[in-house]
Amino acid sequence: MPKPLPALEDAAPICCAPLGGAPSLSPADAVGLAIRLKALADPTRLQLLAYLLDQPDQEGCTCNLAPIVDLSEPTVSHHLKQLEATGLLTKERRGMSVYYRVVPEAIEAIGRVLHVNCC
Amino acid sequence: MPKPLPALEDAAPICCAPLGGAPSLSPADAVGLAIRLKALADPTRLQLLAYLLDQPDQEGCTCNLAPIVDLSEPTVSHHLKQLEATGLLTKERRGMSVYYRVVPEAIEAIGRVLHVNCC
DNA sequence: CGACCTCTTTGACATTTGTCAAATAAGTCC
DNA sequence: GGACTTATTTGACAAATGTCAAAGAGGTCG
Repeated sequence: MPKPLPALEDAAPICCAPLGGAPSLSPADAVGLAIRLKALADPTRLQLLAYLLDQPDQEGCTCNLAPIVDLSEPTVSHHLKQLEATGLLTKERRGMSVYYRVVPEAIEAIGRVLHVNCC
Repeated sequence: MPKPLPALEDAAPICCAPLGGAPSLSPADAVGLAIRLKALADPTRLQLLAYLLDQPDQEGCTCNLAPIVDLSEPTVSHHLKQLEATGLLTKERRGMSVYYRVVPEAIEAIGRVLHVNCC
């Protein structure tokens, strides 16, 4: 029985402690980091993020994003929800459309944890 | 039907292209990056990596690692195999034991892709 | 050889995940 | 209000994942 990952709210906030280095990653921190990495670890979600990052205002609506990844709108909506749930995206309704916007700091924070030696 | 991720050998090597920035992440690159992130996106594997990174020689054997994460040896072996398959760990047999060693550059490379603004 | 130690493979199982079609919700505009 | 557009939820399904116990493989040493 695989131990399921809890919701992000139950996980410790990501901090600047890199993967290597004392104090070593606690089990709770490992879970929090795993949740965030898992949100990132899907080709569709990576493409969505990359597309949004390339937009001038780093945002886009669902109907705009679905064609990019060539999946149904419900599926894209599902991915976007995951990204929002982990704080990698924010959503905002404007008129009929819902605009998702990248939170670069959230991506950076994950990247920073992976910097074992440098920076 | 979820499209399964192919083996790492079929994926493009990780390069220095960050997630944001032209040329935008190709579908193939997204798959390659997702494979590597997925290898990282598990609390057990993160703890194993963190433990190994904290060792003086950044290595350890299976029998040493199993108690760390409080899982059966077959399960730990399974996780180690995944980490090795994605190049995050190397394995070496010495006598009766098998020693796994971290490849920090592989972790760094993933972290670098996530650096949207800095560095 | 044979007992022993360490590690991996196999087979099984429940859970999680990614996907879609259909139905529902939220909002606009005639 | 009613037709229309955009987005999400629900329900279903196949595939992937994490876990273990049991069996097998590789190596050491009496």
